Amino acid sequence: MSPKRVDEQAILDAAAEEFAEKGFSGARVDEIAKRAGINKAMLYYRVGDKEELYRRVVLRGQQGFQNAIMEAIESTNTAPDTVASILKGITENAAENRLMPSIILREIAGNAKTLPEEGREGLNRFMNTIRSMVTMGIEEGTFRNIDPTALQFMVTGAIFTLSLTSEMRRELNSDNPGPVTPDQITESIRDILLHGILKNGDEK
Amino acid sequence: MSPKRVDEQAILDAAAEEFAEKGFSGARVDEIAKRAGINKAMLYYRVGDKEELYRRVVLRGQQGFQNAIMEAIESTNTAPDTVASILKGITENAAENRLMPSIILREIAGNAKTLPEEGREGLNRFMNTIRSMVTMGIEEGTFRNIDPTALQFMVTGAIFTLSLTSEMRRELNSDNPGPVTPDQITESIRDILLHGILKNGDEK
DNA sequence: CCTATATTTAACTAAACGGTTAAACTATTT
DNA sequence: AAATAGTTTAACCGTTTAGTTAAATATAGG
Repeated sequence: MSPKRVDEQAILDAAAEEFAEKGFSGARVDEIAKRAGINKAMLYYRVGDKEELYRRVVLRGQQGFQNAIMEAIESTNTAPDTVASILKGITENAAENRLMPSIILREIAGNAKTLPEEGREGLNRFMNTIRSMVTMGIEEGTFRNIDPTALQFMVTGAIFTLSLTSEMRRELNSDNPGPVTPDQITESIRDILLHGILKNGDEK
Repeated sequence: MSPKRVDEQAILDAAAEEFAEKGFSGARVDEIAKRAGINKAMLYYRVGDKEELYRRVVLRGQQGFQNAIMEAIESTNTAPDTVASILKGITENAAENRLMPSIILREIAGNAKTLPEEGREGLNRFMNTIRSMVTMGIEEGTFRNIDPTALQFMVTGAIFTLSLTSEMRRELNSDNPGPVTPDQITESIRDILLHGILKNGDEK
């Protein structure tokens, strides 16, 4: 009873690109339609207005992000392994879905004012997961008594900014760009985090 | 030969707020004028168009940022002290000038496409400064052979995201918000970075 | 105190934008 | 092949936006 439907995922892909590149205000609904190869009115028919489009993009991206972390946690036993695994999971997810770091960073910059409520809840769950994982490591005696929140933001902040600037760093300083591939990013962060930067255990 | 001039710094302050809150595209020129207590046409007379306004805001903020780092470096001798000092300098600068982290994070999210050329150069100088500082620490034997770029983005990424989310974290999870004051942020990052998270030096 | 000059603004403009609608189209069902 | 129901679009609308302009206002020098 109907002709071939427009692929809804393709619409969200186009929207994600536009939102990632230009932010919510900068994104143009006409441009999203153009990227998706359809008419603007089609967007409203299939998905909804600009806000709904954004909501769907954020939620879809967050889902993938969360799945990656959950898998990373479940596949390991010890706390250090879990940290390394989460690191790898987030970095790879950020590389596959290059658009989400950009969207999340913009949300942070704008005090998450445009972040849908479900996204906020997901963020909270994510933070609690990390916290309990670190607390476990502290309790089992593998970790020092570090601040879990600080660790979490060091990890995500570093991964997102390193991933997003990898191209820029190659252009700006081609012979010394720092870590650019997902593996290089994972390894350089893991190295600093797990070993710490000082050569001799203590410094105080 | 003239009535009381409009304070140009006040215009840039207003512009910085608007750009930080809503990004370049989201910022409204009328709103900037309103915040500065003047008419929109005055902006064009005193500073220039929206792009020029943005350019001036970015350059001014970057200047303060850079000064803070230079002071931090010059006031210390050993590499670990310098790292701690830079950490403190950036965090305090981010707290005083709460708007710049937001603007910088948005630039990173958008591949620095709206970043003025001078800003790009400043960024490059900043990265080289950090790199040489870390290299010094490695050569003098205080640091392990870490990746300077990774360290830099761990530090800035963590500081910016922690600073920008401090309010949100208090609202979202008031009894466990993590580090919120500049001192708490500095200390929690310093603790993880300098000591590393593992209790026993090695883990491999 | 008047004139030249710098400053300020209300009102305007053209373009861009998000969103709507009514009509056209397509394919399945009967 | 006519009816039906889902799909697609061109054209349009009202609003918002960055940017301009011409006229008004305020200040300092002569």
